[in-house]
Amino acid sequence: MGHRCCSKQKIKRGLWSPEEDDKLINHITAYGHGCWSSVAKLAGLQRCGKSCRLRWINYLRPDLKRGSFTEQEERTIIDVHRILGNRWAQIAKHLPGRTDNEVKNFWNSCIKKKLIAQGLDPNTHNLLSSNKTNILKNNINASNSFRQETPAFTMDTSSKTAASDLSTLLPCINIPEYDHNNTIQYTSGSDQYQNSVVVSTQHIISQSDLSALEFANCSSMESSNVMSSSGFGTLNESFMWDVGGIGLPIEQQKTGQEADEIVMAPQRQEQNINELNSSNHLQNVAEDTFDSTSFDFDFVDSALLPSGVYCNVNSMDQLAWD
DNA sequence: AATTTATCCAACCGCCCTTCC
DNA sequence: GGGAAGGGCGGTTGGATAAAT
Repeated sequence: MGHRCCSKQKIKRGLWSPEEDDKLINHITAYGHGCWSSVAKLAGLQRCGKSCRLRWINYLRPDLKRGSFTEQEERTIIDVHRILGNRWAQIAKHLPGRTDNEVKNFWNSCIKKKLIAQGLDPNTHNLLSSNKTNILKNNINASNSFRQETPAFTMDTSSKTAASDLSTLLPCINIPEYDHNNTIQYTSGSDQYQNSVVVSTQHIISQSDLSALEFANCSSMESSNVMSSSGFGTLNESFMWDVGGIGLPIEQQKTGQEADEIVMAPQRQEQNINELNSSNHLQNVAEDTFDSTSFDFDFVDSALLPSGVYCNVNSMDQLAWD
């Protein structure tokens, strides 16, 4: 069954030949596309309007970015997908030069598998049920022995690369030198990083000690604030990502505009950091005390992950980006 | 070298929405 | 107001290619 718009016409289907591409490019360059159904006729193509539109948008448009996706693009896709779900056109708007089709294909062929391998459900971005069970079990044990070390995410700084990245990053994000047994083990200055930077998942299982680590910006913590693996939201008591309301009734989910604002946050933060670097503010910032109201986890996560910093919830598979 | 299997991705399908008459 | 046509979008298919056997 063909398209309604062309079911009565004799049209060609399948792959486009270079000659057809030339015809379409020449026509649109000269006259614009206007009404797509007339483009085919005017350009001398035996194609339907939809096919021409698709070919132009997905392949022939001059502003298209070719080549493989960057790590930053991949992260953006995951972040926006967590908020918007399979709204590929909306997601593609955050990636200049990429099409919805390209994003969709990349998701299905690459990201999806990666998330599954990390024990995450690609649809909900939550832990797969088997992993969830294990973690719940582990956290029950953890709660029995109060303050038992159960890292929510462990920043592995054992490698030189990661350590050097952290050495530039951590002063910027202004993490305090907490030391309550279950705290961030970080001290400023070169060569003083511990092998791992640990934040306890006690906050996942209990909200009794939230004051110890006032994560994130919210003053009233309705859920334990454990940063998402790639940028946005928090992990609630049910191990569900609480960010855009995926899984909630549609009216509670983020709108495209709200998602835009969220997605731009780490970019703005990164820009701020660049400004800080260039204006020699780094040292001053490092010496400041921790201010939870200005602490932006979106940035932390988006900046840490490419440096080989892993999210680790006890027995949970490392949320690593290869 | 030949065949099978897996992967990627361009293109199609069909539904929904908007616009026009 | 209602039907037709066109555009937009997400899901799916199938051909081309690469990798494995």
